[in-house]
Amino acid sequence: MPTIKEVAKAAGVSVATVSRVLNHDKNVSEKTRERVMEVVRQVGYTPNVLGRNLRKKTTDRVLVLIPSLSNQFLSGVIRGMEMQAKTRNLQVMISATHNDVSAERSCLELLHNRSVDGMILLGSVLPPEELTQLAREYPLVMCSEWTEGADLPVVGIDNEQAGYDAVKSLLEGGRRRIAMISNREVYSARLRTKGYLRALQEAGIPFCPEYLVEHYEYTYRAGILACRKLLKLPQPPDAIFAVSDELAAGVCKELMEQGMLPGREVDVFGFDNTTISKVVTPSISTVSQPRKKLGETALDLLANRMEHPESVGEAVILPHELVLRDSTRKK
Amino acid sequence: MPTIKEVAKAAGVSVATVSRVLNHDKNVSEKTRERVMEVVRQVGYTPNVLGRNLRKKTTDRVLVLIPSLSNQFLSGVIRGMEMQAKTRNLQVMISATHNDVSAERSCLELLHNRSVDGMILLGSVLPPEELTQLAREYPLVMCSEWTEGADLPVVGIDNEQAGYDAVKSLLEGGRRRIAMISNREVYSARLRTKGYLRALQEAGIPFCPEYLVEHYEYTYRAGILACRKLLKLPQPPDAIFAVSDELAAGVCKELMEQGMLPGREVDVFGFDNTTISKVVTPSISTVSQPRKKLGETALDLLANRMEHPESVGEAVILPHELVLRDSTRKK
DNA sequence: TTGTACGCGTTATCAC
DNA sequence: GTGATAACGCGTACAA
Repeated sequence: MPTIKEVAKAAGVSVATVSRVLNHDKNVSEKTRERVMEVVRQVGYTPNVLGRNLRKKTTDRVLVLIPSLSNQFLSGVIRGMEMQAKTRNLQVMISATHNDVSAERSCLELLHNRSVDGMILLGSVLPPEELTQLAREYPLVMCSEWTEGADLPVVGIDNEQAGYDAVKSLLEGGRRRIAMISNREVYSARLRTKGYLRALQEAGIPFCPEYLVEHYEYTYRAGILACRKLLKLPQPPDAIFAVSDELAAGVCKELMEQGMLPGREVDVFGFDNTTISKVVTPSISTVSQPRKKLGETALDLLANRMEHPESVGEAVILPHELVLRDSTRKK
Repeated sequence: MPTIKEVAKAAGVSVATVSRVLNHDKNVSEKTRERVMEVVRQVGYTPNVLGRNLRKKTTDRVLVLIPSLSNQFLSGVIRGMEMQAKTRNLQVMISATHNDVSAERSCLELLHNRSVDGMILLGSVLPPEELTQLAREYPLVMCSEWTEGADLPVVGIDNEQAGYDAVKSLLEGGRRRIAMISNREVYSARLRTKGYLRALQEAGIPFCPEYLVEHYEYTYRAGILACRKLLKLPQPPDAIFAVSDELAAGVCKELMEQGMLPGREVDVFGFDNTTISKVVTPSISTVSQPRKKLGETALDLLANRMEHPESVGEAVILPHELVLRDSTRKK
């Protein structure tokens, strides 16, 4: 493993000159530049980032914290970040927290000990005050899922409006007894629930508490269980809006298990437009978020923050879309 | 951001002593240890890893290269790695290559410039010679998917046997016209194809080239297309074995589209036991790999390599299992 | 245009 | 048990 010193000796120049060549400093003659580059190629020299980082106090590396890999939607978001990072010469790395508080904290440590220059959280299980405080000290932004009351730069969609739009579409299909599978622990889910309630109210439909089930994870299995519960009601719903496609897929499965066809007896609406919503039979209507754009924007916000640490937190809201498929009736 | 020097001054000791305390060196009196720790807590000091890394020439960080996030199966493998990494005080980070040669190369650069101590590849698009060479210079192992002819430590299952087992199970269900959707570019898929051929031969069934389609990606859409093609044959197959669950799910969808029920008219077999294989109706029989164990083993192999760089490449083969569901007839 | 010399924050090797 | 001090590899004032 050659060092800058060895390259300098071989090229007959000082380390300063080699450094200048490598950093495209204009104060170096074409002749010596070529001579140095020749040696660099010959010995296969690459600057040792450990030395460089220490000197520059920067790593040009950002970390993306993801609650769970194997999330179709978030994986698209990350691709957006990677694209944007390339144009800024930043290295994107990913760590999974599995919604574990101590795992997330130990990742955030990497900010404090300068292992990475900044971080993007695709959700968090930490309290808002802690996030606010961290964001004050380090470049930190949240993307697509964020924490209520945390004061830092965020980018996402208007979840309240998205919930409203989904329910509105069900209403337009003629459904009246609309249930929702949500999650009280997740801010975006709470907002979607708010939109659900607004749409009902606007349509003059009284809210029925039994139709709102809020203690479920975002899994296929949970969708089955929630659906089963809803169908046991004396007056079962004629439409079910779930805050994730996996949940919605579970709902569809259970409906069919009980002899009902999604889109005929009962409408089903999902969220995120992931593969599963296209794949199952019948296909599931869902809310689509602009994944790539979400990721790109998050990285831009972060880069801004890294350049101007004192800049204020901003919230960027991107547009969403409804994708209507076979699990809902057309109007 | 306090440095070791400031801590030393505040505690009235030398930086050497502070360093000793922080690194649990026994040559330090209980009294000074406590005094130093007190200051450390007070000022919230954390060692700057940039300085430490430079001095120790090590980052205690390993990188996992994943072709695509949102791979259910690989995400399980990574969890295994994370668990094992924690016991060894290693930080696991992840980067996605999207099967792009230059993206993969630029990640492997991180090995050369000492950004990370070692790397685990969950598949690669580089030629075997290049991988062999890299593994000679740096700690590098492959996991679950590996490259034919590349000489480095690997861990995976016996793909040939797995292919054989799956087809054998179809044969035992009474199927005779068994097709396979594979991929000539992927080593594990080639091995599974080999197993497919061996099972047919053993059963005395002549190989029908039209039944082997090999130019498809591992996607749902590709499964639909491949199935459509197979059903157009004058003598369509009565069973289809695909090298991924997504492919198999696409196959099922198309079968139903054409009025056939998987498990009745045509058997379908997938690979990896991912969520989709359980989720779709009917559920899909598949081959299950020991994800967590694969990840743990890969990290062990890598750690070995980091401790003994001269050690020879080894190949670890882990057992697989068949998971029989509704898409195949019981015998 | 180029070279010298220092410092980045830490650990390790000496002395004491 | 503790303290100076020299590395680690690099970038950059400053001098030439």
